[in-house]
Amino acid sequence: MNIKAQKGTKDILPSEITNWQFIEDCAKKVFNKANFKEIRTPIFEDTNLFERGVGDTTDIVNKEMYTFTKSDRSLTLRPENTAGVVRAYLEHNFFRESPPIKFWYFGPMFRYERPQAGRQRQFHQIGVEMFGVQDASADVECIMLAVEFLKTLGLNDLTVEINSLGCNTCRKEFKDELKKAIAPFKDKLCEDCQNRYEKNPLRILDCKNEACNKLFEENNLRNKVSGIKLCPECSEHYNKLKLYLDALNIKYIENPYLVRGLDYYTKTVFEIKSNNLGSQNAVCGGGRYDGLVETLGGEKTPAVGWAMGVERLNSLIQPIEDKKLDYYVVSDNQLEAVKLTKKLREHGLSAEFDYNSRKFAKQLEKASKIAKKALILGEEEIKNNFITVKDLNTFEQRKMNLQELI
RNA sequence: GCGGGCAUCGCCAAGCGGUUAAGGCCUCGGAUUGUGGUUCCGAUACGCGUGGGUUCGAAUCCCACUGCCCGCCCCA
Repeated sequence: MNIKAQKGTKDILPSEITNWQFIEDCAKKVFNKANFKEIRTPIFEDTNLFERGVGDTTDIVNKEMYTFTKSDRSLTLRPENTAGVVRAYLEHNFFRESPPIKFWYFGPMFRYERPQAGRQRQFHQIGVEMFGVQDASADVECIMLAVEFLKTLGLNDLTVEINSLGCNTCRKEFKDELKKAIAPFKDKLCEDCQNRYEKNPLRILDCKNEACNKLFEENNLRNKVSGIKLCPECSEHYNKLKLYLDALNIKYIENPYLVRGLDYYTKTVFEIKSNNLGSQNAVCGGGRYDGLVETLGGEKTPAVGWAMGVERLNSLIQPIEDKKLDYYVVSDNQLEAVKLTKKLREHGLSAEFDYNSRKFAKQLEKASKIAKKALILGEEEIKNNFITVKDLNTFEQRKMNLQELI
């Protein structure tokens, strides 16, 4: 048998689990302070949820989903979690509660893509979703929370990029304008862009194809359509966001070409990028999605959220060393060693003993690697009812009784 | 889906056609029969991703396959 972990999947080993726990602990701490509640939704959902929620023009839905059929149901391993959280929000009538409703989550996501640095087929996201607030204060709350979380993780060298995609009305106008501007050289664009032209012209601006970008330049596209012309309401929303960010001293770059690949975004979109990752440099991406709840069958509900890639976060933080045990019991009397170990653990101390009752030199060698202190329990100690405590850093040794120890 | 790179012990790694495939780390045992940071000794690949081929002879050359990594696309 030679079965290996599947392409794009990874075992998270004991040696790296401390980092993961650290990230999760920070998330818990930061999000609780802001009154976000943790939610855990299923790992697979009805395929329709993602087709409608994420959008059938997106790459995620078109070519990256793990979809299978069971009992005539089409099911899909979640490629992201916003749609799932919205589904749960509706299914459990959270809209009946007084807004805002604020969730956070942490869990594995699945996308069938070619793995590379910072990208796996099974990866983990931490995210937040916030429902019921129309004001830009919610956008700010989310961005602020992301920045605070990253700071708690010890990550500072990051750039926040923002943009506004407008609402459906101003976006429609922009799309038309964009299509008109592109029409003359449309046929020369890459295949992807030709498809985007009809389905989702906004994404053309985001094209990484050199030939396309050259065409944009030749035709002066970026001057002709400098960005979405926001309607007064969207414009005010965006300005308010910037005002808040300035007031909070959160530095950001306005990137008019930040479009994002999921269909549900409206108004605010943002990304947080690092210079210390490979080419997959976004650690956080999110925005407002005022239309999604309605798309999935609820009342029109304003909402904002973001997600972070945990593997990418992890690659930015220093490896954290395993904590050492409080005690390692060194003894040639296994019975006494187990009994002592049990007592220590009952008192909340971490401890282990030598299962093979090897010679003291070996036991101490092991002890010095995995524990802070060794408890020596030899013939003499047992006879006279004391324990020799040895500090494995300083080599200091002294006699103690059990009561002093625990 | 399209490019590029790499595959030798648990880990790092030498080897570039010719006897028994260096070395380091880790692990285990011993010197030290009840005391670990140093030192010394010993053990651990009949095997060089898999399958073919070339050759008197291949880890070393050729072909195919597989796996991993990196990049494009897209995204976290």
